[in-house]
Amino acid sequence: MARKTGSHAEITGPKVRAAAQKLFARMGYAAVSMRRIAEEVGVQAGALYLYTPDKQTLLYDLMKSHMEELLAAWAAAEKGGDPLARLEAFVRFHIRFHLERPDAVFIAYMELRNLEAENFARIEALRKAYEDELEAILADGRAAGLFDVPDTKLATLALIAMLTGVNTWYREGGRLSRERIESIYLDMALGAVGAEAGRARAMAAPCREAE
Amino acid sequence: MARKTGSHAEITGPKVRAAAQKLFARMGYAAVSMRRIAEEVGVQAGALYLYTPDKQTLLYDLMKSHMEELLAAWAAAEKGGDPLARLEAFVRFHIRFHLERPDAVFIAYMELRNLEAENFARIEALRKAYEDELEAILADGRAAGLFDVPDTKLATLALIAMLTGVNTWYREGGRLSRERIESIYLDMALGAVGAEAGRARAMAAPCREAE
DNA sequence: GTTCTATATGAACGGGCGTTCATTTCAAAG
DNA sequence: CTTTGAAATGAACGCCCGTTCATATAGAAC
Repeated sequence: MARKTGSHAEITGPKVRAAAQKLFARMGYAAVSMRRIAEEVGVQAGALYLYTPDKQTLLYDLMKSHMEELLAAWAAAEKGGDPLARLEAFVRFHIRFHLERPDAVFIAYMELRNLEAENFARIEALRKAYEDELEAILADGRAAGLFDVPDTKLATLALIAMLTGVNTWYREGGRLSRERIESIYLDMALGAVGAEAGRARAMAAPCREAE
Repeated sequence: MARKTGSHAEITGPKVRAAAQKLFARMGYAAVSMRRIAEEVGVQAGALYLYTPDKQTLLYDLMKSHMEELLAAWAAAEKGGDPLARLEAFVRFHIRFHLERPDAVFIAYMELRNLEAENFARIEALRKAYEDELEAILADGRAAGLFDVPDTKLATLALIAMLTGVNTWYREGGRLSRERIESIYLDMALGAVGAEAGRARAMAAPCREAE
């Protein structure tokens, strides 16, 4: 019926999703009408219902895909190593992944309250799973005496908030390269969890004066 | 005509603002109708226009008041002292101030895109002014050799994102007291900017093994 | 007791909303 | 060719939107 890469095909599922993602990110779910999405696709409003059962599902699918991609990408990227190396990998991965899909990230953070209850619960579970990945690294690092974190849950949330914050100000072609941004945030993240050995600082003197 | 603490008075300006703030925070500006706000106040929709020229102004006033209160409160709270003491004051102030007004904070972060262009610019200017307060502390601290921040602007945005993140998970009566949360975040903030002397860690050994 | 005025009502305005559906279109299969 | 059936239209559904305005209400001032 729908959903197949059909014969007539050109305007198919992916197009509707792409249009919805772009518009939801720019104007917000509640402020975007199905007619506006249809216009973006180049179609009349009724035709959208060949590709999605309703507007809510459109939002939910975007958020679900994003979170699943995030988890899959991290699972694929994760390298072994000590907690410090894993933390570095996580920080760089998180920033890179999020900077590559600003629209999806924006929607995932801003439109949670427009999800119906069950959909909200499902997305939250995925988010929790991602947070758990970082928390495990921090817990391992603390157990190994590498990190100084009084509360791994708090540190997890603090780090993720800090890292995701990059998306609010980063603009393509800005003053700093992504690589440079990653490195600066990595240093801050390491400092925040007390992983001082990991910081590449030219700090000889402060050692004795500390305390 | 309106706006005066009139005789009949009970349902006046502040009530409309309070109702709008509560509803905007819970459901989002675009998803809240004037009729819903009126219902919250206990009045018919038309009566709202005695207290606000339109819905947009209602949103703008809420955000403007919030940002002005924030700046005023910080100006009143700021104590002199070295950059380290000022950073501690800022961190504690920020968390405390934001945890005390979750609805206003939520609106200030989520509804920016629903502001008309000029209103958006005015709010952004206020936000910038607040960020500048923190950046000045970081710049002074770096100049004094107390902080290790390669880029004060980035560090400012990273810290504010981290601190404001508390609002996304804090719930009244949770596992940790506000004071404890403040202290943990303070330690992370100090670590992030390389203000190691400020951390109350029992760390003697790592000094030599660093690098 | 009359006037005044701030406060509120409730109907109405034009318009947009999400969604449905009978109908049309048209490339491919027979 | 004819038939098929997925793809798309466009009109229609009932409903809610922000805002306006003529009208009503009722306490304060005189």
